[in-house]
Amino acid sequence: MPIRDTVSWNIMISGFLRNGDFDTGFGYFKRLLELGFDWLDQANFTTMLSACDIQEYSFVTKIIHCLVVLSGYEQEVTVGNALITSYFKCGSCGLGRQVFGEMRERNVITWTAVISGLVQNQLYDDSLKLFAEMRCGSVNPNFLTYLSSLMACSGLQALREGRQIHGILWKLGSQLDLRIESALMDMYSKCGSVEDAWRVFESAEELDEVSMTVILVGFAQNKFEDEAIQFFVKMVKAGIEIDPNMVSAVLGVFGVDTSLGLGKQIHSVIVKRGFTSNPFVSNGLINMYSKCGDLKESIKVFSRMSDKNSISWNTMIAAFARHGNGSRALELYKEMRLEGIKPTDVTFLSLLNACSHVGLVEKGMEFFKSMTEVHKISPRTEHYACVVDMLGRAGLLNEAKSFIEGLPVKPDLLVWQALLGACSIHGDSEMGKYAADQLILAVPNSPAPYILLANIYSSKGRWRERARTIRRMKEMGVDKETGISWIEIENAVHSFVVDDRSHPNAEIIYEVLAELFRHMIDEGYQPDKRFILHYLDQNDKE
DNA sequence: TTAGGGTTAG
Repeated sequence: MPIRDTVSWNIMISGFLRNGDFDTGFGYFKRLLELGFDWLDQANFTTMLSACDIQEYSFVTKIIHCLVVLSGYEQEVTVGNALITSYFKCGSCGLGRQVFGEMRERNVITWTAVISGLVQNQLYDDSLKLFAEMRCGSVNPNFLTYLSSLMACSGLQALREGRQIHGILWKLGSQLDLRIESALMDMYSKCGSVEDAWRVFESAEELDEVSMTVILVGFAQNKFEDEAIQFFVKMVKAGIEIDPNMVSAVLGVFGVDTSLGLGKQIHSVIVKRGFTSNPFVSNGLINMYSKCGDLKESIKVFSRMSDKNSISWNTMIAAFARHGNGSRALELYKEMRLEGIKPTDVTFLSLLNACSHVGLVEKGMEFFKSMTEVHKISPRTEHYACVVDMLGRAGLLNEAKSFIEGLPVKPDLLVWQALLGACSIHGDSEMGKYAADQLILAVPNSPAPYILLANIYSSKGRWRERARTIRRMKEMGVDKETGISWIEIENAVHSFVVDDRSHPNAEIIYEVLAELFRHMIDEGYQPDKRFILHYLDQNDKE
């Protein structure tokens, strides 16, 4: 069949592109070009650009942009919009904005493409600024614009701006789209307000797998672990269609306080539904078992995975480190490199952490060096804090201090916390005071530095300095909240504070405690008496 | 041509 018109060409090209056969699609585009520019129309360009949705196609996008200019279509609004979208999808944000800046005609899609493109590239602040600019102009936002702006608020944890958008939507008065409701819930929970998220959830007329995942993650990431698990269990019992996203979200809440048994039950749900091959689910399982103390099971899940990604490796490295097997963690890193998996910034956090806990300072410093020099990953303050922690734990407090002094950025509280922590392990009150002072400057309202410093003084028997530190804390109006512990017995929660005798069975409880303590001593337990805060003789300290 | 959710450290 002789191919005579542009539309036929375009249908053919888009057919191949849609089926993922980029080579053939591009091949036909090339043949079309050979026929001359007269054969091209704007649809050919938008079709080609729609295939440029991955980072590797950035260069292709630029070439198509050149062809657009050559054929005189650069002021067509649909072509401009497609260019903007492709540039942002390829990560070329600057070029995307440049196209936007040069467009004479801009419709709602133009604005929304930039606003959402900025969000996709984590430039949330710029995205909200543009949204504000758009609201001053003549083009009205549509629901996708609001959706993207809400996502920007989530990224920035900007509760005030998020509420404003919620207000605008409320004033518009129309029934909210479920996608908008999900974005609202996500915004509220990322901003730490699960209550607001829950209110939106309850007012939603219908729910789907995404909105349920959002509220589940909202619970999970705001320390409502029990609620998250209960919500998940309720969904399973109610026969609601569970998807892998929900499963990986709920796995994320498992930790030391959650029961391994419940985790195993969720594992069986995963097997029943056939989600075992989903990498998010498997990574979540590795992490769940590791955090709940079952390293063997973590290893099993890890070794069964056919396509391990960098997160799988990072999680497994961290698992070995958590279980005190630093050398195995480092071996695993070697295997990861042999498999050709690129390490990420988190890989190095896990490695530094592993080195820190097994005292491999030199090895750790090597990792830190190779991270920046070989892998070109720029360190975050978390990495600096890990290095300080590593040096500090090894007793190299002076090295830790000079490391901090040599940092290219202002050290943040994580760094000072690491130094102070190390000082308290090694009982260095001089440097401890220095670190605590820095920490107090950084976070004036936190009782932690005062308490840690006071504890260092106590361990040295320097009672006067200890008292001065506590006085200073009180003068600054900082209060230490009394630490409460609690235990759940047969669905009743019993909470208690230090030296608490208010419980009706206090007598019996303390008798049992004394009995347990005698057992511990018999088993060879050596109490750590350094941090007893008051002046007592050795026997009383026990 | 703009499109809501999930896993990794401490």
